[in-house]
Order: sequence, then C-alpha cells, then structure tokens
Amino acid sequence: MTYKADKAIAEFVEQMGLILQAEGLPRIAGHIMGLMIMQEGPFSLSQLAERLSVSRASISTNTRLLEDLEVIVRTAKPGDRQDYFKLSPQPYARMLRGVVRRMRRARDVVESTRDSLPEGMTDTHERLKELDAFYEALIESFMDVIDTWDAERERPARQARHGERPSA
Amino acid sequence: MTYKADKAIAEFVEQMGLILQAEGLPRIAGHIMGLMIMQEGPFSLSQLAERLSVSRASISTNTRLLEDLEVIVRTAKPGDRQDYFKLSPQPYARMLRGVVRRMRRARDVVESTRDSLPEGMTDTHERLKELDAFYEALIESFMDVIDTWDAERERPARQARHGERPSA
DNA sequence: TCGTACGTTCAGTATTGACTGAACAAACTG
DNA sequence: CAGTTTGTTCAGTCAATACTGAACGTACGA
Repeated sequence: MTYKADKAIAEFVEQMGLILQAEGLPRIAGHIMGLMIMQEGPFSLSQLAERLSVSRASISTNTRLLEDLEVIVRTAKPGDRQDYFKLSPQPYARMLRGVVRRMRRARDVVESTRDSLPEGMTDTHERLKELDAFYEALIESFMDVIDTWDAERERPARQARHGERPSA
Repeated sequence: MTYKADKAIAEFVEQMGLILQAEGLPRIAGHIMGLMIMQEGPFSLSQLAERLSVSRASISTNTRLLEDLEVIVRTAKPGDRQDYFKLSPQPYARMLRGVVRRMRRARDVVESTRDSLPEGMTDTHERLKELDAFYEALIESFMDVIDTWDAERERPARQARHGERPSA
C-alpha cells in the first residue's frame, strides 16, 4: 500500500507549495517543508533536489531561506560531508516569529507617521491610533500562540521528542 | 504647515503600498488604503486616479479588490453620478476575516491529507496533527481579535464612533 | 435621439522574481 | 599534488502579474 502513501505525499508537497506561495514564499520552499512533514528525514541537499525534481541551486537557496526562517535546521552525519536538513522543533511557532517581526515593522511605520503628524489632524491621528492598536492586538495574540507552543515544548515529554531518529 | 502634512501623507501612502505588497496585494491597493487612512474621503474614482497618479483602470480594479476584501465601501453622493469610496467601519478586522478564510483552506488541506493517510505512518500522522493544531490555534486567536474589535463597535460609544465626522 | 460622463474590461507592456545551468571556492580523498 | 564532491553564487531565461491605454457598455442630460 505504498502507492497510497506516495500519492498522499506528492499531493501534500504540491499543496504546501501553493500555500507557502500564497504567503509570499517561493513554491519550492513549500515543497521542501511539505516533504519534511510527510517524511521525517533528514535529507541531504542532493536528495531533496532529486526527490523534488528541481536544481540543486534552487534547493540551496531555499534551504538557506528556510534556515533563516528557522523552519529547518542544518545537521551533519558523522563520516559524511554532505549537509543534512530536517524540520526544526516547533517549526511553525518559529515561522510565526518571523511574521511577528514583519508586523512590528509595519506597526513602527504607523507610529512614526503618527509622531510626525502636524497639529490639527485629529481625525487622522485617531485613525492611525486605531490601526496601531490593531497591530498591537494582533502581535500580542501571536505572541500568545507562540508562548503556548513553547510551553508545550518545555514539558520534557511523555512521548519521544520530535527530531530524534527512531532506533528502528 | 500643510507641507508637513503633505509629506507625511505621501510617505505613509508609499509605505502602505509596500506593506500591502508584502502581504501579496497590489501596491496600488496599499496606496488607496493608505490615502484613505490619512484623509477620510470619500474619494471618487477619478480623484483617486489623479491623487495617486495612476490610471483610472488601475483604480477601478483595485477598488473592486478592496471592496471584495470589505476594506472599503462604495457610496454615492446625491446628485452625483460618480461612485465614491471610503474605508469601511472596522476595515482591519474585516481584512482579517479574509486571512482567516485563507487559513481555513490551508487547514482543510492538512486535514484531508491526514484522512487519506494509509495505516502505519504514525509519525507522519503525528506531525500533521501538530500542524493542524497550530492552524486551529491561530484561527481561534484571530477570531478572538476580530470579536474584540466587533464588540468595541457594538458599544455605541462614549466617544464619537469611527467613520463619523466630528462636528467640531 | 444624440452626446457626454462614468466604470469596467481587455490586449499589450513592463517589471518582478523564481528557477536553471554553469562557474566557482572550499574541503576532502587518493 | 591532482581529482572529486559539495554548497554557493551569478547571469540568463521564463512565467506571473501589476499597470496602462483604448475600446466598450451603460446611464444620464440636452
């Protein structure tokens, strides 16, 4: 019944490509992430290139991107010169941190605009304050989700921790 | 001191263009939104085109886009055949609803993949469950923010409600 | 009914950026 | 040392899409 598994993997990889693309990331980054969710890995750069049928150059740039986003980590196997990649622990929470950073920048724009506003534009001031408050609420809400996830991680685990190869 | 105001408006319009663009929307949509935050309006299609120095065609498509996102509303002035546009009440909360919709679709992908998974891939199943839970938490968190904003609106106001011109 | 103003849509253009292949640098193997 | 393997980077290509100008349909006014 490996056929069903392969089909499910292929479809999910494709879909994650589209989902990540909708978030403004390269499609291949989504493919990599999707594959790693479906199969634990770790995968070498060449393995990823072959598995996803894309150039090693693309894999290189996209793994670096995902590494910057802290979604994946680069690991090494003893006695092997290749770099290996796998999902980092709590990859989604880490990714969310990046979103929060972007949102803080947007909020900063709003605030600096508000500060540079001449007197008398009280109505504009009010609208900017509303937008500022909205960003604030959103950021705080995100942080809550992240914290919850991190707390989950702290609990040292009644099950095996993610990211450990099973001995079998 | 109108110079300072104009400069602040121009800069904010530009920045909102970049911010919206980073969210995957057309830059001009950001310009429109930015202008409407800085100046209450309402603006006619032609006014927007001239004010932002872009074609009326672009304004037409982008106002329709923002209208679909429920960020702006189309209004009419008695005795004037032109369409006028202004920010809708709670524009940001409404925009957030769209994000939630997108996220629900992503979550659906995860769930349907999980359902179509053959027996034995317990590890994969686990990771998909984690992603599913993450989406769930995020969606719920968003909904909270939206509800808070809506509740704020319900309260008929100790202050002037947004979107109403103050008499002063 | 003709003329005008308005908004939409469509074909074409330009820009952005994802992806590739090739050249390259560094680290290992013989 | 020469030869391989591995990852990165860069120039070039291709596809997606934002934006424009023009043509169109519609509704209003004389």
